[in-house]
Parts: sequence; C-alpha cells; structure tokens
Amino acid sequence: MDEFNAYLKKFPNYSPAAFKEVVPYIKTKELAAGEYFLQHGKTCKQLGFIQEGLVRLFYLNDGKEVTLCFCKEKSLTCSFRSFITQKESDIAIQAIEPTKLLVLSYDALQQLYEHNQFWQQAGRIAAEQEYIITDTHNRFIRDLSATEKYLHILEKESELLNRVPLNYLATYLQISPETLSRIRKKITP
Amino acid sequence: MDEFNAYLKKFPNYSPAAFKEVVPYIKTKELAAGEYFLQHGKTCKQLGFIQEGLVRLFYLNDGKEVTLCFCKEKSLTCSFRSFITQKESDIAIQAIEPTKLLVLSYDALQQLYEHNQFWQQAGRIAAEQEYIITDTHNRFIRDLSATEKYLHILEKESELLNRVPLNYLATYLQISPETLSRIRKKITP
DNA sequence: ATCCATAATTGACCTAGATCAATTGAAAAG
DNA sequence: CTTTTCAATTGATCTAGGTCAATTATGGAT
Repeated sequence: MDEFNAYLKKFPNYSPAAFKEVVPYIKTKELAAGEYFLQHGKTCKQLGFIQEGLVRLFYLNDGKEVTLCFCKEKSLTCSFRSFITQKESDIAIQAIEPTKLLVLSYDALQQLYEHNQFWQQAGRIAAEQEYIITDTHNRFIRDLSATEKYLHILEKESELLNRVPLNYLATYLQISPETLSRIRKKITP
Repeated sequence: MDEFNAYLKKFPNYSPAAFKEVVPYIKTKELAAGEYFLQHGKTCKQLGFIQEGLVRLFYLNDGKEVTLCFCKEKSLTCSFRSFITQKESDIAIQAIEPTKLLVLSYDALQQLYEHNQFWQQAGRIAAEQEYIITDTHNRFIRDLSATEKYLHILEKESELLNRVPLNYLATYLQISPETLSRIRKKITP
C-alpha cells in the first residue's frame, strides 16, 4: 500500500487526504505466472497497480501475438482503451511472473473524479502520460530496424532480457523469433 | 466561434458559463496553404481549433517525412506531446489548405484547469480521446498490408483523396509513393 | 497557348525480414 | 537420472515493399 501512496505523491496537489479517500475502494489480487488479469473480449473494469511481479499486454493480429508493453512493479496496468470506453478489450493482460496487485474499479474511480479535484487532475495527467508512453513505443517500433530495436533494449531496458522469454520479446519488438535469434548471434557471437 | 462552442457542448457538464470563461483567452490565426502552425524544434504553446481548412502533422525520420495525421475543420490540433510537456516538438504542423484557427495558449488552459472543474474534466477526456485516436492509427499502420491500408482510406476516409496530394497520403500510410501508385493502378485499372 | 516546376507513374532491381522445416537446448515432471 | 515439452537456434527459401532512374502528367505562372 505504501508503494501506491508513494506513486500518488508524484502528482501535483497530492495530499494525504486524497490517499485516504481511495483506500476504502482498494482491493488486492494475486496472479500466478501465466494467469490473466484481463481476458480478450472482456471489458476492463479494474485499474491495477502492480506491487510485485510483471505482466504483459498483448493482442492477436491475424493469429499472431503482438505484445504492446510489459508492466512491472510500481506501475499501473489496464487495457487503457477498454477502461476508458468500458467496451470489450481486444487486449489481454497476462502475468509473466507471480504478481500482486492493488485494484481499483472503474466505478470507484468515477466517484473519485466527481468528488475530488485532485483525482480529476491525476486522471488527466495519467492519461497524458499514457499517451506519451504509447506514442514513444510506437515510434520506436515504426522507425527503427530490427537490429536497432534490439540494441535499444540492450542499452535501455536490459532488465527485460532477464525477466521476459525471448519469444515474448520478439512479439514486443514486432519481429519474428528467428530474426531476434539471428540478431543476438551477430551481436554476441 | 459557434463551431467551437458546439464542440465544447459534447463534453459532460458543459454550461454556457464554461464557454464564456474561455472566450477572453481566444485569439484567431490564419494560415495560407503551405504555412506552418508549428515548426520542427519549436515548443507547441498553442492549442488550435480549426474553423476552416486542413493541416497535417508530420515529423522527419532519417530525412523522410512521416505524416501522423490530418486535422480538418471542427477539430483540435496541436503537437500533443510538446503541448503537454512544453518541450521542443519534433512534429511540425503545416496547412495543406488555407486555414482559419482559433487558438488558446498553454498558459490560459492551465488557468482554466485550476479554476474550473469543467475544464479539468474536459482536459482529461480530450487526453483520453487523443490516446484512442493515436492508438487506432498506430494499429492501422502496423497491422495492415499496404493494399489493406489504401482500401481502408477508400472506404472510410475517401474525403482525404480529394483534399490531400498522393505523396502526402503515402507518408501517412507509411508506404512509398511508388507503392501507392501501383496499388491504385491495380485497384482502379 | 506555352513554359516550368512539381506530382504521379512506370520499369528494373534489391533487400530486410518473414516463413517453413529441422535440429538443438534446457527445464519441469515423473 | 530420464523423459517430455516447449524455447531457442540454424539453414534454406520467399516476398512485400523499397530504392533508383527514367518518363509522363498536371496545374500555375507568363
């Protein structure tokens, strides 16, 4: 719970009262590796804050998995589009490691938005951040070659290499596992 | 001005008072075709509402133009990342047609956010919408073949074909002008 | 109308990365 | 320890779309 409080402190106009207000709405959830926080086709009714563990967000394009992001401890996770619109999600969220979450329902969050200026503002800022993160990843996927993408991971997100199997990493980089394997061979012979 | 008021009415908790509050901050701007609303490397300090005309957002990747979107009348335009962060934009905004805009400064918007719950909420919802629009476009670019992308434009955004030169359309679809030309030939022989 | 500049098309060729098909490796279950 | 299963690697081949170079349209200016 302390981690979530620390997370909230980073938003402007934070006050302990704002944290107190959310506490009664919070539940917890645990997932084993491989279990789903959200299934394809379901509506994302819960916002998750990861206390421990690692999940991935992915969808299927023409039968092939595309991993959009990995979310680790001390960050939020949800299918943002489905959560916003409260419509069915084509994105699933699956635990890669055993994962402990705090969860806040969509309805609870709307309550907070209505009654509290801090939460309304935090919602706006979180949406803006989500935009920037997604946009950054999309540019990364679009504009770099397969090798450049892998080198970027090596330099900036090398933690992933320890925590994520290579076939998932390949779907994250939008390259085939074979290509990833060949790049790795070339770079670390 | 009426169009902008109509635009605002679509947000929840709209009131004429909320519109009155923004009016004093609004300025107008006109661009000839080819002129820039925002140059590469400048910070986006203005949010634009297009009354008339059409602009495109684009950046340069390795010397090649990538068009992210076209914005037409009755919609907002800005380099969202630069506007949010108030840092330099690598995206430029250029008028394709002669364009008339209403503009609202970043500072004015922050004032509105502070003093008014409607504007804070509208800001959140606009950020959420921007996320969805961008995400939809990115999926479109990533997951479809060159031909599928063109067919989609034909069916869903055929207006673009009349208003946008084909070489810009190609950079929007992330394909070369030559490929676009060949696809068009194949489809409409 | 004629000229010019830019947009669009066409043809020939190339390449990054995908796909398909084995093979090898490594870790979990008995 | 051995078996099973799934992850990773390797080799051979294929292909969508890019690149380069040349024409051909097309719409403004003169």
